[in-house]
Amino acid sequence: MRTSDLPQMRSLPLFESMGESNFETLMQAAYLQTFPAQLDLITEGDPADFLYVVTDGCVELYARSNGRETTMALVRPVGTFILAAVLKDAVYLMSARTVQKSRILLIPSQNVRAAFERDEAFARAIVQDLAGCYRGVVKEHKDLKLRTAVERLANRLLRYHSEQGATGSLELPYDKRTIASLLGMTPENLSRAFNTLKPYGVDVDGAAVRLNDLDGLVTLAKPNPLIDDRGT
Amino acid sequence: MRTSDLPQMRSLPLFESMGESNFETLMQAAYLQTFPAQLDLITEGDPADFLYVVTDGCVELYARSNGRETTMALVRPVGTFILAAVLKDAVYLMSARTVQKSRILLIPSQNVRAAFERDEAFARAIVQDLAGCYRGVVKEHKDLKLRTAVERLANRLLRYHSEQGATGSLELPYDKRTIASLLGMTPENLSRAFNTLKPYGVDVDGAAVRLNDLDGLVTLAKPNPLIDDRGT
DNA sequence: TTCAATCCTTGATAATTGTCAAGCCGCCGA
DNA sequence: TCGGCGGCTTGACAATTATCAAGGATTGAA
Repeated sequence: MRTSDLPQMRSLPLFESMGESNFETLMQAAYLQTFPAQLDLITEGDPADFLYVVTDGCVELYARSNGRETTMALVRPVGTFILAAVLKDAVYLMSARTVQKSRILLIPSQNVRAAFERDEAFARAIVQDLAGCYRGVVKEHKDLKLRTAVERLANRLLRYHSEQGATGSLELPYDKRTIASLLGMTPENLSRAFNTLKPYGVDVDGAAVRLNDLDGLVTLAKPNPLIDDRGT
Repeated sequence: MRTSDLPQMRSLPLFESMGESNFETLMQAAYLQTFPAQLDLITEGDPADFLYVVTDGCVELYARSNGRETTMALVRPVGTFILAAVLKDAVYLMSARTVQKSRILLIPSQNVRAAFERDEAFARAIVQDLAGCYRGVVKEHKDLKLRTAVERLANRLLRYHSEQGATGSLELPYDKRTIASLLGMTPENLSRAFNTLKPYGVDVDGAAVRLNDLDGLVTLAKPNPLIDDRGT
């Protein structure tokens, strides 16, 4: 890892409050690499050798069983993944691949665990991150168990809309098939769900979506902060 | 909390390696209470005032949205719940009620956070617990997204079977409606799923289940350690 | 430009799951 | 003993979702 990259890493929430010498030790063991799009980074079932931090680009977490595959989450800067497996020294539960060209920091698991032992501020940051991840999955799980496909889509659109400044329109951040998989439905079903939302003012043109009847859409979606709000 | 209860609390994995004085401080702030069955302990959306540790009995975690309700998890001794909300000083994402008469340790959130700061061993134990919870939800989520209702039931039966000693028969640990909700289906659908499994040697009589064709059931269920194994 | 590939959409159809209503059965209290 | 209640099951039906097949649109490479 080049010394010119160090200040940028230092400013990440995970590292900003840890002791200088601990930070340096951790970074000496770490690799900062750029990967092309659609590259497989890890496979579920493998032992957790590294903690991953996405500093640029986007990574998809997915899982397989039987012949089926589903998208579990998408990680954007600055997000970590596979933290729990690293802390438990266990195997990965999810696979990961880059969506786009991405720059990723890899920190060997044992160094993460050592730094966790040694540096209290780092331990706090790790725990906050992990607790946030936990609450994220719980929300995803509630979303899937308590809502129909159309409701999940409606709420997801409202979320992207507010994340992008609530201007009345939004850009879908991923391929439609990825969004379908993330929402737990087939691409065909996503198309039909968009059609179902047309009477509620949802106009789709490629990745561009206009929301012409926010009140109507909200009435249908019944957004719930305990499912839809991130970061709480 | 009575001093006669202290040694038992001390032996819980969460507390056994923490410093003596930190443990005493924590316990002085805590309450050990017995609650009757079907009592609501917490409601989603409320601020996380306490960390809960189930020492006897059983607690159901559930969530509501719109008019719907679903069981998220069941916590048996010795399990904690609502740890992430406590660490983040956030609101609960799930409600909780006792299933049976239960003895529960309540520790005020701020004391948990203080002990986390002060006691490194406690911090480690907390993180292991939290990481375990995280991996548990990820597995539940994979279960729901990658399997049909019948497959989920088949795998759950295999899990209970092996947890109970793999004797060829098992006892359902909860009401069928609770199991249905946990598995993400209606009680009616659970009944039908049991019927679908009859040709695979699954005989049900109340809460008693016999598995007369383990190989056949396994072939249907295709159990996956990355979904079904607890504790890894 | 043209071809092939990919992504998305649509239609027809099937499978899965949920809803509603009714009935059975065991359990508990009067 | 007798109701009555709750939990579970079943049947009929409806809604939701998936599957399969085909076709349109876009993109990128030859």
